[in-house]
Amino acid sequence: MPELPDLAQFKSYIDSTALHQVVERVRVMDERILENITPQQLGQHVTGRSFESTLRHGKYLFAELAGHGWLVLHFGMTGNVASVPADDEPPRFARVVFAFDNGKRLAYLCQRMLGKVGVTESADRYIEQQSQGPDALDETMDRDRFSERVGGRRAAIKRVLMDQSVLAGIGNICADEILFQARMHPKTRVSELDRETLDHVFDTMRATLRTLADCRVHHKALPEHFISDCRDPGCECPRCGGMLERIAVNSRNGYYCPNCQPG
DNA sequence: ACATTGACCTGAGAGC
DNA sequence: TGCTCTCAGGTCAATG
Repeated sequence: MPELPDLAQFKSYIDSTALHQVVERVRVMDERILENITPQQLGQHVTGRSFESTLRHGKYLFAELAGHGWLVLHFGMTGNVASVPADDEPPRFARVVFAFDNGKRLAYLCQRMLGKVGVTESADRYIEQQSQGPDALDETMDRDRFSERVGGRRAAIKRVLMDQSVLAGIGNICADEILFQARMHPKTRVSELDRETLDHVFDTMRATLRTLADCRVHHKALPEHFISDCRDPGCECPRCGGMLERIAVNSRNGYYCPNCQPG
């Protein structure tokens, strides 16, 4: 699940449920999820402090421990967050549970254990160390910067859009949606695109990611002409009604409309 | 530079 | 019911 729009939802969820409350206890249910830190150290870092703000960069979420660095959350393929009602057992797949002094609890879930939980002194430095490019919705990103980072490469456009060191936040589903909206075949070589076309991809990427994030955050259905919910062989194109095709790019399966996204 | 593959992990769902 | 197989929205390292 977790790509940029999902992370936007997690951020919104944490902002409305877990800020400005003192953490009384941290329970680590499976310490393999921890990155370079023991459960004891995580407890020492967080206990007695509160999350003051959150920061999303690509597929990473940071929660600020005022004056004491940041909690780092990465969600892998199956990560999620959830409030745990009083008296309830944490849900299945809960790996770390933060209990606040007001009785509320926040659980980090990760079924497949491909995510990670850690702490860092500086979110900016952490992002750099992880070789993350600028966030795909970063306000300082514009057509020029996009064209600089993306343009000229020989690889397929879908692969480049999904490269977190080029732009952070886009995964398999978002890439399919952006390219569907841009009416571009996923295997199009970036080096074949002129500046005008790159600008079109950039504009489409921004608008599409904003819509996807808005729908996630506000629990709205996607617009009818979106393809993200059509991920089965034999699905119809929401624009032309033709059959979608499955195609592997970068050994990830995706869907596209051969009619609307000609090669 | 770019593409491909397997590994990390676990569980859901399909098919027998 | 239970077994086996395939697949899954992420990322990394190794290899061609």
